[in-house]
Amino acid sequence: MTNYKPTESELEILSILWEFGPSTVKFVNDKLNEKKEVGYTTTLKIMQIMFDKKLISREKLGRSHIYKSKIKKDETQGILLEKILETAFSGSASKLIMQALGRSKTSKKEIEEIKKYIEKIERGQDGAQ
Amino acid sequence: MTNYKPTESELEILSILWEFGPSTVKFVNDKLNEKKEVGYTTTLKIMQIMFDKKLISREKLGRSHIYKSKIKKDETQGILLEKILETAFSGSASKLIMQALGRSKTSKKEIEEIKKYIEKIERGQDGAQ
DNA sequence: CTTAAACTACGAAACTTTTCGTAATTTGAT
DNA sequence: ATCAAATTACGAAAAGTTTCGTAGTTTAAG
Repeated sequence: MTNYKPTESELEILSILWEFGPSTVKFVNDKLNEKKEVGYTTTLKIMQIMFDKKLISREKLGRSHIYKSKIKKDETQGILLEKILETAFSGSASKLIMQALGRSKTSKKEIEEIKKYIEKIERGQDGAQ
Repeated sequence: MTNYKPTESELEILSILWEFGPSTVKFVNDKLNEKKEVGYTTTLKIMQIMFDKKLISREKLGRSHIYKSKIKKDETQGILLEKILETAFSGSASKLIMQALGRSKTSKKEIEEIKKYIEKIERGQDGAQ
């Protein structure tokens, strides 16, 4: 189950759980609806499927369930990046990174963070070759 | 039609067209089969669908067609990154970049490229390429 | 000109994911 | 204890994507 790539809808739900922590279906559905219209039972159904797939766990509270992500944000991000890296960037991380740098309005602060991170990599164990 | 996010299969085909230039179905199918088994008519069908969607154009040569991507690699990469950025990285490009740097065995040469690119951005004009 | 091989066209099945309606259940409030 | 509102359960339709078989067309080669 590690290495599972969530579907689009699943990912949207996971994002909310990652950002806001354990939540009810109602809360998740409200959040989703800030971006686009989604029916309540649609969200419920997908969360039930995710529960069956063990992507999320739940706990009963009052008459509702509180759902919680069982998979880690970092791992999932990694899986998604890996996938996109292979299929769209022929495995070249630098191309991906430059695309990301180029197209986003990355703030100076963010760029500083990235530079620091690179320095850290260069000092420590460096990459292949 | 700009901002179209290709399906998984479509993307695999586009990658081949981007890498090798205009190609026949046979060529594309052979390339695909280097990674996983795919039937010839499956590839054909998907390319026909892509043609209908105007993702690719074609030209008759002998008894076959030569297909060519109509959408740009950079743009498509951008669309895919944008999507993943929104859904998995809550819009933070720096987080995405650090994840990418962190998890890949990025070579020194690649890191140098990235550093140069960052310096270029810092000097002034951002915007890609 | 004939024909076998190479290709294309295309419907339909098989899957996967999302959406939705309806019924059943639970519980907080009276 | 009752019941309306909140919530869950779940089947099935709808939508999207991939796979495949078969039939039809085209053309290179004799």
